[in-house]
Amino acid sequence: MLQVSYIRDNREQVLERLAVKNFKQANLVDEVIQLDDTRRQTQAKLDNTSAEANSAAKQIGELMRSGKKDEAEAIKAKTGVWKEDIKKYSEELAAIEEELYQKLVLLPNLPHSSVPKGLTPEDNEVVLENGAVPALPANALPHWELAAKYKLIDFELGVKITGAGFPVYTNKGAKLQRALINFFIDEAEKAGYREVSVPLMVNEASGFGTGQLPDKEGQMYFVNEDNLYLIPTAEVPITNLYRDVILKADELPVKNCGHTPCFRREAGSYGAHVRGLNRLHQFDKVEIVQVVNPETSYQVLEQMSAHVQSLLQKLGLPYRVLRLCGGDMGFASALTYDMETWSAAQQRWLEVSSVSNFETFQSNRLKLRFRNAEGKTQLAHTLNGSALALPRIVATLLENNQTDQGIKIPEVLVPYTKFEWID
RNA sequence: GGUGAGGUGCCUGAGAGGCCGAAAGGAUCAGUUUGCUAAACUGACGUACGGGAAACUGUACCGAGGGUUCGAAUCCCUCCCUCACCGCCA
Repeated sequence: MLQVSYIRDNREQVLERLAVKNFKQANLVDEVIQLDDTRRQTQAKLDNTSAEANSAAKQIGELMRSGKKDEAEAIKAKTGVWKEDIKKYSEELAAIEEELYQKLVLLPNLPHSSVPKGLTPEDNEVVLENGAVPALPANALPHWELAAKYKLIDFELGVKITGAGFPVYTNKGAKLQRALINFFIDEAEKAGYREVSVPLMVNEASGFGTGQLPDKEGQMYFVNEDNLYLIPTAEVPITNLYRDVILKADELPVKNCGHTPCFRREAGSYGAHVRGLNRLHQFDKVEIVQVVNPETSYQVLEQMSAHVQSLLQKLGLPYRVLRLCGGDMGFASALTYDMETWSAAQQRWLEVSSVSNFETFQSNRLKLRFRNAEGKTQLAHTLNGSALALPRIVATLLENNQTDQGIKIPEVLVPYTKFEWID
């Protein structure tokens, strides 16, 4: 959620930035400013009336105590008008604030100056490519066939016990999951992140804090009986640990990481592109989350991007880094890097990570602040990234590393898998 | 699921219609003292939204929302949450 004061002070820039995100309802900006004007006027009226009523009430108290009943009654007689006005103004104020809020939440975060203009994924900017694409034999198999051949994943069994998009990992497939999770967590800890293990369900306030609600309500599984949402990403619980918190300056940066399963309804996405592990309703992911001083957040974003890249390098996967264009980036993000690995058998790039700086967009909702050098409270910046999401990593690992002898496990993973080959 | 207790500031905790944005203690910060540390003493110390160049000042906030009253942390209603014990259970 953008800050009204910022919108007021930087109207032109806000409009210009929103255009980069292809935001259509630019009129909302002026409506917000207009409403905020009205809000201020109404609050002034309410405050002044309340002040009068308060001091009158105080007087009545004093007069009563000193026995001057008649004078007290005289003042009492006048309070009716104030009372009506206060009721009227506070109802007005509540209505204005509600309307202002409803418009404010429709405004997406402002993209950073480096965000390229554009509408579709084709407009994303390729920042860099790294790693050699393996030359696979003509009979190379896609991962879902490899998974069947080596009995790593049973998709049909998942359908039986739950439904499509809920695979059952078996044998070395299951062990590979565990190995990757531990590898990713260990690497994050080496990079200075504290490991947390968090609930997989969150309440409404948490869903709201990180911006999933109300925008993406339909993408989350909801437990009606208890009013809880299954998390679509560990970002939600981990970032919400700091909801309604005022940190000391020296507590920044806060660096947390955690593994969780992620649950996504992915309503409306079917077809060839979602085959196998490409798109699931439940998958495992290690997430890295930081809360930082605004002055350092873009530096930190680069560090997080470098961390994700180091994982891909260690796994020996060819990858590229995209700077998302205005049209393709998320509602809450100011700058997003996507990391994609090249799936040699499918002959396509698969998104395996997304690293974003949200600046104050989340912290404004979370009321996540820190005390700055002047001792004033200031909104912190939040960032997060996948490091990494498992399924597509597994897909490319299987596909890219297939040989006649079987599938070769990357060296860094062998201490975790305790086997070198899937055969 | 049953029964009971309770939600007050960073924490503990008092307050039971006006003198309460809220005692006291702890924590924290600054200063004095001190060879260092500790201790002691002094002072500061909630958040948000308005107004003001600033000093300062108005309003709101004692789980949330309503109500009673000239006046509510305090009384009434509804809801939410937490804790304890019992039952069930990994």
